Order: sequence, then C-alpha cells, then structure tokens
Amino acid sequence: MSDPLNLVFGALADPNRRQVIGYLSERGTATATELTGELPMTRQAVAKHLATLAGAGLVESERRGRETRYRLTETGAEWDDRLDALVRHLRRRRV
Amino acid sequence: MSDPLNLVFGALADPNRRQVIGYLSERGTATATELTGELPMTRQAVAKHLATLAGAGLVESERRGRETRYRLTETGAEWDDRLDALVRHLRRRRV
DNA sequence: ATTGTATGCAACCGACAGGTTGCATGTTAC
DNA sequence: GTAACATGCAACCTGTCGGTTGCATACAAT
Repeated sequence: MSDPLNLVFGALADPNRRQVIGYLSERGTATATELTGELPMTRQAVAKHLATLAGAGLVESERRGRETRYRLTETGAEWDDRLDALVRHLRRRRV
Repeated sequence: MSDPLNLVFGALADPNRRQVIGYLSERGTATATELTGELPMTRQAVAKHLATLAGAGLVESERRGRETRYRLTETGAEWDDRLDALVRHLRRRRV
C-alpha cells in the first residue's frame, strides 16, 4: 500500500488519528506521552498512530533530548483545514 | 462507526472503491455486473464495495427491472472532484 | 413454462489494523 | 552512579475488512 493516496486516506480513516491531528493543530507540538492523556489508549497505541500519520507525510517528528516531539507537516496542516471545511460543509447540508 | 466522517473516509480509503467512483463519474451509471468487468474481483465483491459507498452516502442505487443501476450522489460527485484536485495537488508538489 | 440473466444473502477464510503487555534502551536529574 | 522518566521494539490477541464460494430468488425472453 505505497500509493500516497492510500496512505493519506488510510491515515485519515481512523477517528483517533483525526483527533491527534486536531490536537497537534491546536498545540503546535506534542509528545506521544502527552497525547496519551487525551486519548483512551496506551502510549504505545498513540505512538503507532503517530507512526502511521508520519508514514502518510502528515506529521513529522524531532527527537530532542529524551523526548520526541511531533508536529504537523505543511501537508498535514492543509488536511486539518480540509477536514474543518468538510465538517462545516456537512453541517450546512445537515448530513 | 456511524460518524459520517468515518464512513466517508473509510469508504475512500480503499483504492478499488475510489476507482469505482471514477468509473461512475465517467459513465454516469453502471451495474455491479458491468463494473465487475473492470475490476479484478468477483461481482459480489464489487457489490460489497457499492454497498459501502452507498452507506457513506457517496452512491445511490435504483432497481430497474432485473438490474440495479448505481450512480454518484451529489456528495459523491463532489468527492470525485476533490480527489482529482488532490491528485493534481500531489503531482504539483511531486510527492 | 422453461431457460438464461442479474441480483441478493450467508457462511467462510486469510490478512491486516488497532490495541495491549512486557521489556530493553537511552536520557535527565539528583 | 542511581533513580526516574521517555521512548522504542517485539510478541501477542481480537475484530474487522476484502474477498471468495454456494445457493436462492426475481425478472426477462422465447
């Protein structure tokens, strides 16, 4: 499944990953451990989601000292905007 | 998984289903049996994909005589446009 | 009425995704 | 140097997804 389209849509298909994108959009940057406090799952699960998002090019990571901070890539930020627009669109149509 | 966002992204995550959307966009309407000729899978598999797309509100069906014809909904057509735009966008960025 | 075509339904199967636990490793603080 | 913290890695479990086969049903044509 190396087609970028598959990777992007596959990454966005999971609601938890979309929420991670939302969190990163709000806060700019976060670690897997920090995000664990916001989601009902273990740190390792969050780390897997971040790896999936990174594989799709929506998120990038940088190791600083003992922690790894994640942030949205430009593409990821664009998708966050698209998602917001889509939600507004669906609300408008009352779907 | 009843959130419309999940349904839409889940439906679009599969490349075969995106291809079905493309075919329906070109031809306007098709039956499961017709689409089977274009995809490397059985009619029942195609029918399942169409059911998934219908569940996400991207496709609608109408039974006429002994065949069931499928066409894109307005939402589905919009998504076909968004996909085209996305592909062009990715190409432009050489991703 | 019988035959061919199109669909629908259900059971089944292999693969993978999401999640967990357990442990090893690296890094900071004291 | 030792304790605490953050991460990474691997094995494992379970449910779902994409796909198949087999069969029953509905409609059309002759």
